[in-house]
Amino acid sequence: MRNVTMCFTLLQLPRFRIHTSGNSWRETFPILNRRRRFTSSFRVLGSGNYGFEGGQYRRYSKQTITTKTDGIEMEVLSSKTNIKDKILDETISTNLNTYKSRLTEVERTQVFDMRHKISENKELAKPVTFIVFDIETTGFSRRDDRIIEIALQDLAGGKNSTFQTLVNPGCYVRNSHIHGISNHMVNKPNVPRMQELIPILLEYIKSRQKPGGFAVLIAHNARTFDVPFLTEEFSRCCYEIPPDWLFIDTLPLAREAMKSKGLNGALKLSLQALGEAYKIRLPGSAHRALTDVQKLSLIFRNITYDLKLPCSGLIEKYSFSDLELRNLKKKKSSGKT
DNA sequence: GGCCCTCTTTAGGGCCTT
Repeated sequence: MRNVTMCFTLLQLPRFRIHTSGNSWRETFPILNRRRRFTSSFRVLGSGNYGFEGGQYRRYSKQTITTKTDGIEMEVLSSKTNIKDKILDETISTNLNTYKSRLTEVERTQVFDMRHKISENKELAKPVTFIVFDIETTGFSRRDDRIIEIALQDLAGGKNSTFQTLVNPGCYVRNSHIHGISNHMVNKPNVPRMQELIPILLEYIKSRQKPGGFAVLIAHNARTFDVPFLTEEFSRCCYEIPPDWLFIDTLPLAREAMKSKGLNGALKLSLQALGEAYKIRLPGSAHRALTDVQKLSLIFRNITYDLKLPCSGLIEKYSFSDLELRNLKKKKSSGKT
């Protein structure tokens, strides 16, 4: 079987202010150690402990390897005691069964019900996990282009709060001048394809969620670009976006924030412009997924502070599901015909 | 492609994402 080497960059960051009960629950991320298909590597800033909540901790030893994807020597954690494949296979098959099957109407309805309940009871917003994400792609067309890099950051911070990997698009990368990701960096067998990455992604986000809680994925221009692109990739791989995922687009949030400052129309709303407006300077290349995620995380914190938005307000006013987007698109399409 | 703004709404230009 094909051996795939991946680089998951895990950074330890301060807890985010609007997340009131973050870090209260974490489970391990066993799928990353699945030996049969993936050899995963990690970069962790922090201690070498990572494990189950409830006392079932597994100690990892540090070792240094060179990743095959970027050639940068980095510290990694490797488990001395591997998790049994039996458990891993059960975890994986459960997720595949859950997300590959068509969502039931009950599951779809739960998304809307949950948001209404949050509007009535703000306490229900507490178990929500806010995750900023960004994708780099081969272009703007979700039909013709493909994802080549994805990064996520759980705003609750803590161990393993950041996830980043290159993605093999299976097609030529013609816009390397934008992000610096070249064809030879991603079009090779040791970089995972979306089909292989989606179960890992699902498991990672699940590992960050709290029991019964929603994951709220945040991106800049999410409504028009990131979410439709991600949905299209999921669909191509016969997956659906889980019903307990909601999305927030920071573009309208930024517009509101600028209005509140009396800068309506006076300021551009690109990630770069917002970074400059909030005086955010980070090392790393712009248009790389992880750099943009880290920048957006700080911008998002500033925007929510400016707008004085609590979790419940964010969810009520600004969140949407992929189903709502698709229904809106269908409605518009039918309106045109 | 979708959203916002305006020199608008029976429209069109600009911005945002790679």
